[in-house]
Amino acid sequence: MCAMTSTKSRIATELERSFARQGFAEQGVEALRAEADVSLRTLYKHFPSREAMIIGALEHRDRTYFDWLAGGAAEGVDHVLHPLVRLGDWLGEVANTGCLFLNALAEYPDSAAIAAVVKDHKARLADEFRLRLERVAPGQDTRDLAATLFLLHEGMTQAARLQGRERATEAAMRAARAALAAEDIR
Amino acid sequence: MCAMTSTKSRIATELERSFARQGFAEQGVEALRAEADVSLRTLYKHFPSREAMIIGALEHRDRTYFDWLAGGAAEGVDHVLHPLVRLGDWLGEVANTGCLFLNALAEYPDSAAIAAVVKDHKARLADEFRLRLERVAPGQDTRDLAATLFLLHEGMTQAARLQGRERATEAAMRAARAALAAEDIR
DNA sequence: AGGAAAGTAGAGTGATCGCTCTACTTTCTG
DNA sequence: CAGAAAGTAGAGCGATCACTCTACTTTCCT
Repeated sequence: MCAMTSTKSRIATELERSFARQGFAEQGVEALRAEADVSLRTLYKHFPSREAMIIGALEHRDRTYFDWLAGGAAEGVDHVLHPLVRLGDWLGEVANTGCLFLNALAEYPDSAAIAAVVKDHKARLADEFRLRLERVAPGQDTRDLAATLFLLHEGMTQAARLQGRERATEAAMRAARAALAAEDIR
Repeated sequence: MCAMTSTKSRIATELERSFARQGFAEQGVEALRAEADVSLRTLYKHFPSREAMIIGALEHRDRTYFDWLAGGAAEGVDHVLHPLVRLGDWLGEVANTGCLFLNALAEYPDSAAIAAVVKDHKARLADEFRLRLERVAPGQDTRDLAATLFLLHEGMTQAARLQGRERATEAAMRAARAALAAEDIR
């Protein structure tokens, strides 16, 4: 049972990496199988369809990314800005092909299962900014600020592909600081 | 000759709409043919491969979008913010499935031809902000601000899919105004 | 030790894919 | 009006796809 769990998790890791590197469209099941280095039967045992493989990869990235965001720590305003800093580091670590969730949503707009995973992930991500703002400015209405920070997070992911990680990170940080300053959070 | 051009353009319009609505992966050539309401032979005459159809759709959207951005007018700071306003209106007009260019880039990361079209489009879009800033604040170094506005443009497109058009537009406008104010452009 | 569970290798299947081709009709132009 | 150019309809082709199945081996847990 323990072996089963670890095998599934290991396959999910490879699925996530494969999809992140090569996109969803260009990857057939056989290519995914080879990347995960398992038999076709085992692959289908854990992920009974190609769509399940996509969802498995997304769920794995969901865990990976929130774990990553939780790393490190900062105080004061930097506590709010920290997710953007962590995103900047993340973009340096992994192959940057944009947001895996939005890419999946774009490719399979008719899949309710995929849409649900994406919406859930993004909702919790937006909430992350709410929680951090609430800690730094308790009681204050920070909904607009949270929406802005979330938008900067999404924009930074995409802009990094087009203008480079450093440039995008700096732009997002500057905009975030300006938005916080405008609301007297410093 | 005139008929040929208009047929090709009409097909490109339908290709763009199809890809925008259903994504790239779920659309086979036969589905595209049906949408454009032409024979398979004619479709392949104008776009000799599926990749050419994708590129044709992107080029068509490139023209459509820049034409759209050129619409309307504003003065002072609003001249700089205008593309974001126009994007907000655009997102209300078309089916919002994110940025067609970034979606294509995500699905076909190995296609140099697609990557070239995307990079070119985004470079000219980034330049649009530079030009507008140059007009409002002549001589000033506005590279950082342009990068920020471009990032907000990209973020707004994505965030609109997840949090709604109005919310995303307002967040982007607030952030843009704060960034401009921080650089004393008003 | 022994049986269940989980793994491997890889051939096979029907469906679908991108694309070509034949045969014919319509539309524009000199 | 004649010929070229551009269109339609749709069968057919080889390749590839997602997925299944058979036959066998290894690993884990009493």
